Amino acid sequence: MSRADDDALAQAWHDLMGRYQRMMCTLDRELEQHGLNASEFEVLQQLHSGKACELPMSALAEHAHLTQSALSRLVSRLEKDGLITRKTCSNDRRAQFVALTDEGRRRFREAKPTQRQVLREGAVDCPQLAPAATS
Amino acid sequence: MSRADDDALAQAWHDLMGRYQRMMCTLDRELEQHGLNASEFEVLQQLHSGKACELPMSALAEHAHLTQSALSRLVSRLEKDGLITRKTCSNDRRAQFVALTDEGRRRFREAKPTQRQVLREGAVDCPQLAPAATS
DNA sequence: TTGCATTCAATGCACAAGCAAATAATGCAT
DNA sequence: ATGCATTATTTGCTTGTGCATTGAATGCAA
Repeated sequence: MSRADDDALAQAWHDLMGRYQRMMCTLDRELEQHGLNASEFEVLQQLHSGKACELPMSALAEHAHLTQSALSRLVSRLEKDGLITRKTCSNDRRAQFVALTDEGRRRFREAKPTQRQVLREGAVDCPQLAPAATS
Repeated sequence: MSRADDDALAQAWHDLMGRYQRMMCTLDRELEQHGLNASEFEVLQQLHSGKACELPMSALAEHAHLTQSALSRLVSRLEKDGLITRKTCSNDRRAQFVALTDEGRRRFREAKPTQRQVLREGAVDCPQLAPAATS
């Protein structure tokens, strides 16, 4: 791969950084009115969409693109807010099961349209998201 | 736009988050051996590639996808590290001109192959970057 | 000139993140 | 049963970020 290709790749990465940061920032700012940030929303979404309304931390970690320590604290925050509950697994007492509370479900449903709208607006100048949006 | 499209968009965004975070994380980890993080690298790159080796903060801010305050601190860090110098503009003493030092130029050249390699490796499973990479 | 709105940058503050170490529960080998 | 490596999660610590505020320099109007 040539240096020119490398530079093009660097440019593409640079652009992606910009679009991502802008989107993430907008998302955080808009979701704030629901008392959530983008990562917290993703976790609630995972819990909400799952057939099982109850997931182990490990499953959430995989989904949230966070380190396990960041996820642990995120879950603590949501728990303190009353949006989810932690329950120690009876089979393996190291593991924790996380479940949405009614309030959590309510909050997610409330925030979802906001998130979707930000995505739609942002997707306009974000080719990375366009393909999926135009399907 | 239908709810199904919205959900597809949300999925695309979710995937993008994952790829971005992974790439960013790897980049930060690998660049650490050069005493830089991804944002700092981007700023050095901007200074290095510019014809003028001297840019106002405002120009850097535009490029770095950071808030002005984050950029201010980033520049402070690089200055403390001796990679750049700040110089008050003589025409408008509010503005600061930032320039690479020799050490900064050296450091950037040293870090660049590392960054490019991470990008190449990451681009493999990151369709967002592929188009530019295959041009 | 004086006053005032504007602009550029720096700073106080709070917070979320990563890394590394600690804690705790398991499972397995002896 | 005992010791030990492994796995799941939490916690201490440091750092980079955003937002809001402040400080400083500028330009313009009266």
